[in-house]
Order: sequence, then structure tokens, then C-alpha cells
Amino acid sequence: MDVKTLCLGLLSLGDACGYDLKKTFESSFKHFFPAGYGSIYPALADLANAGLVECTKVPQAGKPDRKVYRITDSGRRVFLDALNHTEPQHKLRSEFLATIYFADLLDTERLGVLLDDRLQKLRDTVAQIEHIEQEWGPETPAGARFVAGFGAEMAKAAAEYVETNRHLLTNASNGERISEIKAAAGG
Amino acid sequence: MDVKTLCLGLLSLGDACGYDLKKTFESSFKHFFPAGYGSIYPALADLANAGLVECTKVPQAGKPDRKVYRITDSGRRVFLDALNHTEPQHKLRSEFLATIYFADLLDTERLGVLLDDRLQKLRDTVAQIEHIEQEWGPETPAGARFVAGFGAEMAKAAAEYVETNRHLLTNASNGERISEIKAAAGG
DNA sequence: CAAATCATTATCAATCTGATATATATCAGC
DNA sequence: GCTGATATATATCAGATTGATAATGATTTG
Repeated sequence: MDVKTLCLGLLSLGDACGYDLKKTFESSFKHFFPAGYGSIYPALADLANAGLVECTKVPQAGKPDRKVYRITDSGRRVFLDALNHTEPQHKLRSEFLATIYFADLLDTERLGVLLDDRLQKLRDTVAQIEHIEQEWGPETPAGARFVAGFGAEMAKAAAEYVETNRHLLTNASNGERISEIKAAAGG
Repeated sequence: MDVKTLCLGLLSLGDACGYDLKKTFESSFKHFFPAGYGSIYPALADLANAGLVECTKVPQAGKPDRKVYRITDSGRRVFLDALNHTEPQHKLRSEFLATIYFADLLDTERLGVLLDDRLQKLRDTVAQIEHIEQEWGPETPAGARFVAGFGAEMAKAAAEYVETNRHLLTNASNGERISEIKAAAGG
């Protein structure tokens, strides 16, 4: 499932322009499927080309025309098919963990900042998810609730792990090793 | 931090060829920074071009020459700099959660399969991490332990969330809605 | 009133993914 | 002894994605 398919899925819930979709990605999908304009606009163009969505230009005073997309019957069929016959991936790409892997090469201060920043972002994620959850009514579909809950729980678990285990990364023998390696680097 | 920088980091721990690096990515980085040949080989070529690593061809009987890469002093400097001055990202891309978001459109069986498959993969991840942890001796750096533990704990928390909350995705009113929507799709 | 943000479009170079190709060696099982 | 899978090792390529950048006028904020 690529951004194109996800856009199609969102359009199955209601008409929208690229800007609207981007806002949905920011509010509901941010923590598990980030997407920027650079993928959304080409996706919409491709979908329209393939006849899976139709586009209507809506002029506005002062602002650029809204290009409102509506899913077609063919589009619905293609989306349902993707949903039912695609093996879904799930992958993390963490430069944070990659950096921590080399914790030996970081001085204590830098390490502290990295961990604190990450904790802050995890807390922000939880707050952001709980904020959108508060605005939901009883009609909000179960899937949306499930994925939001998942995001919040994962962020809490990650924060707890970092807090509980950060002491493992700072032991007395580090200062020495860093000096040696930096010397070898001829810095 | 891109694949290129991570390759440089791994080479700071010892000489290796592309194939070796790929194995390291599979064993230690799989759960938080996957990378394939398509990114590793170009990365090594770029690093060599920039003088951050040196390459020696080692002929072998029957197999292709090993191209063994060794980090240079300049390479070490560049890596330390990246480690200390890059804002590290951390992002999930989950087609699984995207699919579950549209749980209303899935029939019960498909939903069950998706959840069971995910649970199985989470358990595999835990097993794989615990397996590599068992092979470590006392000299294994703290960073490697920390990121492995992180991966295992996250996988456990994810599995627990799925098991505890999967019932929210299957309620009686679903059958009806699916039929309606499929009808609207003109399938 | 200046500065920032909102609303809306769009493009582009660099990077990454996933599949594919090539060639030989070994090893398990029939 | 053959067959098929797996391991060793290289590399490329089309398509997807990222992150930055650009334009332009309206409205909100300080």
C-alpha cells in the first residue's frame, strides 16, 4: 500500500483536495504513515489519470483554485481490492536508535540531549493523539480508534523504556574510550 | 542520517564488504533501520568516491572478488561529526495500521488473518532479537544492548495491544455496512 | 502596521525500495 | 550422482518517497 492507495482510501470517506488530505495525514496518520505534498500531489494526478478519481476546480477569491477530488466507482473497487489483497508492511526507520547504537562515541551531554528530545517527542505524540481522540464522537469508526490507541500505547511504552534503561548507556569507562577514538580520528 | 552514514559507522567498527554489511543490517538493524543492496552498494561507492573509505579487492576461488572497505581518518571524522550534529529522525511507516484504519471495509476473516499475521511477526521479531542477544559476550557495547532491548520491548507492547484490543474491531453492525459499501462500489 | 501563519497549488534533486540479474559453491535429500 | 535450495558476492534500475523550495494573496497576531 502506497500513498496513492491511501489517498484513494481517504477519498472513499469524502471529497477532498490535496491540502485537505495533507491535513488528515498530519492529524490522524502522522504517527504511522507520514506523507508530504511531494507524494500527495503526484498521487492525486496519477489517480485522476487512471480514472479512479474525478477532479473539479473550485475557484476562490484570492486563493488558488481548490482542486476537489471525488472517488469513482472504479476507484472504490480498486481500493477495496488493495485492502483485501495486499500484504501490509510495517517498518520503523529510526535514526535515533541508529545514533544510540553508537552511544560509545557520544559524550554524556550529547547523549542526554538526544534522550531528552526523544522523550519530549514521545510525550508530544501522546498529547496530540489524545487531543484528536477528544474531538471524536460516537460515530468515529473502530479502526480509527484502534490505530490511535496503538500509537499512544507505543509512545508510552517507548518513553518508559528510555527512562528505565537510559542509565545503561552512561558508565564510567566511557570518557576514556571516546578520547582514544577521537584521537585515532585525528580530529 | 542516511544509509551512507550508517555504513560508514559500521565500517568504523571494522572492515567489511557490502555483503557483510547487509548481514549486519539483517541481524542487528532489521527492526529499526532496514536497508537492502540497492542502497548499500551505491552508498559504498559514494563513500569511496569521497575518500571516506578505501577499497581493496580480494580475489576468491569461484566467488566474485570481495571488495573490502576500510574507513579512513577523514571518514572517522565525518562520521563523528554526523553523530554529534545531526537531528535524528524516528519514523514508522505502517501499511498494517493504515489497513486497520479501514477495518469497517474488511470482512471478519480477512481482519483476523491480518491481526494474526502481525502478531506472528511481532513474536518472530522478539525471538530474533533474543537470539542475537544470546550470542553476545560481556564486551558487547551498551548501545547495541539498548537498541535490541528497545526493539524487543516495543514488539511485546505491540503484541499486547493487539491482543487486548482486537475485539474493538469486530462488532455486530459491520456485516451490514460492508454490504452497503460494496454495493455502492458496483462490484 | 509588520510579521507570521493560512490556504492552495506544484516541482525537483537526492535517496530509498524491491525486484532482478549473474556466477559459482556447497549441502541436503532423493 | 542429480536436483533444488541456500550461501557468497557483485551490481543495476524503474518507481516511490523525502524534504526543501517556490509562488501568491488573505487573514490573524503581536
